[in-house]
Amino acid sequence: MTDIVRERNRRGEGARLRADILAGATELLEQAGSEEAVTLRAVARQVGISAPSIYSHFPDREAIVEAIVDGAFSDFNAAIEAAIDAADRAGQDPLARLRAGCAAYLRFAAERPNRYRLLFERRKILGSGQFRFSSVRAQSFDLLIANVRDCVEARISASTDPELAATAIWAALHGLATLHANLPERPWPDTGVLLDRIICGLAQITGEP
Amino acid sequence: MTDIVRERNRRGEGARLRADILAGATELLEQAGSEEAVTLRAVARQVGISAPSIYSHFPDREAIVEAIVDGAFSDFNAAIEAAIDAADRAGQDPLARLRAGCAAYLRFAAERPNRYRLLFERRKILGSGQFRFSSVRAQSFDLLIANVRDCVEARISASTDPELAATAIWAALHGLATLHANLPERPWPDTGVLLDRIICGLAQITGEP
DNA sequence: TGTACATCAGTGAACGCGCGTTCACTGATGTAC
DNA sequence: TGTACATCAGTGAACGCGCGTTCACTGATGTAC
Repeated sequence: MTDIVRERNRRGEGARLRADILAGATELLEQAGSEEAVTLRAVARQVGISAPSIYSHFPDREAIVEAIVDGAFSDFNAAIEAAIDAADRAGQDPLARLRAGCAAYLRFAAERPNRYRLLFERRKILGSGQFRFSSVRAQSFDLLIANVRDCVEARISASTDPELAATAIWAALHGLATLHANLPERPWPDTGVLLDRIICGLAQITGEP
Repeated sequence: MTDIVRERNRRGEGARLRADILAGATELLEQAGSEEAVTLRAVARQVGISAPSIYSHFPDREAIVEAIVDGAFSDFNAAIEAAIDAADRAGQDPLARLRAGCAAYLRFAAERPNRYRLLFERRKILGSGQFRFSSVRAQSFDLLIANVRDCVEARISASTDPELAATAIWAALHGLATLHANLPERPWPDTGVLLDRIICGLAQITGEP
């Protein structure tokens, strides 16, 4: 066993265990590959505590998975925003910014496939509506629409419906990301070339070679 | 309980149970929504037999899921081929045939979301390579490439790389299908309009309005 | 036509497993006096 | 400074559950003579 030896937190620092549990659960998910692998007992083993200790910090198993998803969305949005901001600071045109954002999307999915999967493939539907597509979860999509709009305004894109174009691009990115992850043994065209085809084709880029 | 009363098969007809098990398992998957729901005991309850009876026809649980996937691929390929053939018999042009095939793809995914999911989202990788992307599993993709090629030859498409275009279209269809299924509460643009944007944009249709 | 028997299509009970969760507890740490 | 005590951060044992799988079996069905 790879049981971790863990020092007990000092008084007042009990909340640190919450972060440790979340980190362990996230690592477990990323390694094991599916949400089902995130069991209370497996998380406890990963963190080096007993299973019941988790109940001080999470009401049940579902809450841990929820917390992982929230963290994954934060990281995902941050990665895309960072890429777009970097392109912005480098003075690049709207098309280059759009491309940078889309490339960051695919990079996140390629580097953290299992966390990416969790973002849009959660099947469970809770009655309370917690799983509705909340604003934080739509954040990257809103950025995508804004970038397509910028391309339209700069007359780089001939699209008359940026939201439709953004939806089509999102679908293509998501499809590409999941197919890549699920069928890695297939020969795939170069991601950069494919991405250009997707952006130019779906956002109706006028100066297309 | 909704236990089904089942008559014992007559001698020599034992193989009928195999078909019943497969049908029950498929129905269970489609209703319950995930592969994990296909347990031996659940399948047995669905079919109205005892769990050990399954072992006469399938070596283990995994074999049942495999058989479901094989059946799903058959149905999937057949649905797409039928749509293309129908368009062909109606004397439609290559673009209309391509569109008919893509529409059939999305229709299959919308009507049997859980079986569709199983097609390309199987994560398990067996050492023996049984899960490699075999020819039967690539069949619909090959049809897609052929249809794009037809469009290029008919000078409807300006694509210089039909395989790349087909891959991009596949990704967009797959992304659209899974996002639709996983985020049904979101407002989605009309599928027909979106499909036109995807096909025209990615296959570089020249006569695009 | 009757009957003994082999075969076939299943069944019921049981196994060990890992799971989520509950419960009573322990022992170190800080604090009031 | 010493000490009794409350609090905090956990633990260990146990529960009931559904699971995949194994095993010895049963009883109806067809067949050989």
